[in-house]
Amino acid sequence: MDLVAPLPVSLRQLQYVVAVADLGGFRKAADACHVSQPSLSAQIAQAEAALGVTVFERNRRQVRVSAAGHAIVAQARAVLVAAGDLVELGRQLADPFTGTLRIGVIPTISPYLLPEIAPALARAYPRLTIVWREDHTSGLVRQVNDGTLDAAVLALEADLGTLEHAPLMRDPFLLAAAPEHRLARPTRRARIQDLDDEGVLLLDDGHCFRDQALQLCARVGAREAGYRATSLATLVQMASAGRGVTLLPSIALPVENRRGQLVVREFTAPGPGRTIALAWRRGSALAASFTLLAAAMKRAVEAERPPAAMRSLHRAS
Amino acid sequence: MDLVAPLPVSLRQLQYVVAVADLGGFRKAADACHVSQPSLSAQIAQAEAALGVTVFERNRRQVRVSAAGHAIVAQARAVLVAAGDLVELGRQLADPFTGTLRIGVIPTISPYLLPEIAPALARAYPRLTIVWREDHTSGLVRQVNDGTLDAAVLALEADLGTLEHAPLMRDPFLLAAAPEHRLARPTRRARIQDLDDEGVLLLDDGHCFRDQALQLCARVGAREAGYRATSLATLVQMASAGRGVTLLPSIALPVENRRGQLVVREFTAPGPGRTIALAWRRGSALAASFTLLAAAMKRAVEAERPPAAMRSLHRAS
DNA sequence: AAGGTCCATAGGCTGAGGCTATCACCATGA
DNA sequence: TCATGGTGATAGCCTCAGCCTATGGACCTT
Repeated sequence: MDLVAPLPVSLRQLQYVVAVADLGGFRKAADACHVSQPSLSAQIAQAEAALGVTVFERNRRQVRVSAAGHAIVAQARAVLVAAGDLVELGRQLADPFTGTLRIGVIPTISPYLLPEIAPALARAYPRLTIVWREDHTSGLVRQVNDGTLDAAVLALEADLGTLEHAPLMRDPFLLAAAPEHRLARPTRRARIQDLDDEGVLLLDDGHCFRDQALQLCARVGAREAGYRATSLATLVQMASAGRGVTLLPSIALPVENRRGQLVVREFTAPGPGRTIALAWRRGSALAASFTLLAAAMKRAVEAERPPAAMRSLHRAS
Repeated sequence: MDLVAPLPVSLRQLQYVVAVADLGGFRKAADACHVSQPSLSAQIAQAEAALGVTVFERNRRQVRVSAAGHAIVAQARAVLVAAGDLVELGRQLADPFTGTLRIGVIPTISPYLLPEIAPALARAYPRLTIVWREDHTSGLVRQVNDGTLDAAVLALEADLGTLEHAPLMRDPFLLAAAPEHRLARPTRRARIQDLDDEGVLLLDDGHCFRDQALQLCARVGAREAGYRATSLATLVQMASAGRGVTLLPSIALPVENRRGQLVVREFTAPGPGRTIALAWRRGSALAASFTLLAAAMKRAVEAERPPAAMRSLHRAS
């Protein structure tokens, strides 16, 4: 706590501790850390002695994290995340927007937004490499928190925990149905009450879009129809096969309804929708960079968006 | 960010960086860290090279933190705080409630609460040493955040930033006036409106109790009377000298009004007051310990409080 | 000009932390 | 039953990171 008193553990020791906890073995951890197993053993033993806590139970045939060890490992991870941020911060300060960022995206955004913003970002920051990784909100939030990801693009309406964020765009939800469906009245805006007593097609568990749509259905008397779709493309297929009505995020339209299979209607204002945002670990040293990055993303979106959305909506009508 | 990639900086280097930034010189920092100045110079140079950032401008006669350096120093401090927490966590796990905790207290709580809870804590945790430090809320919050303090006892109504907390007790405010004062009507409860158009004696700037009382005065037509008191004791002196009416926290009564100089009246429910709490850094590894400590404090308070408060209130009436 | 202060540099020493080789243990399968 | 292949711990050696002292060069104060 006194910032000048020598600390009895080193960052490398903490890395070893976390590696053993994650990989469940000294040998595997040693390989991952590119050191010999005895070196790692020695450092672990030293860290345990310094902390006064037996982090690992080496009984029997396996290595288990002790009760007290779990707290130690968690805190060690926090230290390493902070240290990793420091290094990344240095990189950014030394040479802004160079290097690699790992950014997560949820599946109901990724295929529609990335083709637009990725090229624009590549133009804006030619020396920055972005590695995109697709996962559900809960997985992304966890990975951002433990430093596996640097940031994530997701919907603000989902539970982001304590992440910090900057909004990128509003993405209204639309009512979509096969042309034969009684709700397929392209000339008029839809109301949420129209869903009353309808069978609504929804996505699989885990998708935040499913949760939002479900909440909406709960507000009126709508029920979930048939099987759950694993993607918006499947959802569109099912809807156009007449299996029910569904909701679609606007950004998905130009891709998923490009052949106009479904009749798509906007809702009367204020209609349902989500706010797509870039989110990162609260207090991340890179907050300033992420804010700039989000601004660039927003510009890219706004340069492409409104015409595209409109065009497709009209074609569908 | 990859938790197994070797980190190019060491905790010791970060300590040196922070020490130089805090003390404004290599020599002083070296002394504080108990190393020779060349050793420290070398480590600083190495850290700067590893991070790719010139943290310190060594031109002219003085050492200045560069623009980019400020961000680096802040993040380095965050890493060291996390590492310090890890060590402290180990200590606690190895031997719960042993060692030293540094806890801050605001001046309008300290003299009244500590004499009650400090002995009780010493009994409950004989091997735990608590070092109490008195300061205003803003200073305490800053020190808790940068790791100079482990926790603080203060009023929840003040701005605690992101600190986590556990409530200890409710501390209602009371109306106090010299017996000659027109508001000195001991038999009846007071209303906030009674302060309308009164001159109310307040504490000095910086005290959160002043801010709370000021807000209260703003709700009615009360104005601040005369000079500002530097302590509740002074406030009581001024009030008993007939310089105006004042507010007092209940916990201060047994001490400050022990001779019954002032007539003290409770407010009608729901009266003004504050919630006294133990607060610590959000996400501190010691959160579990602080929760237990707060519970012990609360028990100590409740064992002493209600009878004492009542006794004195009656004596004053 | 002298002296004092600052930080940087030079060169030497020591131990922290790396390595390989090996041990002790315990499963599993021949 | 015993070899085999897995675990982590131990022993002994070696190298270099990081410490030290001594000194240099730049600047301010006296």
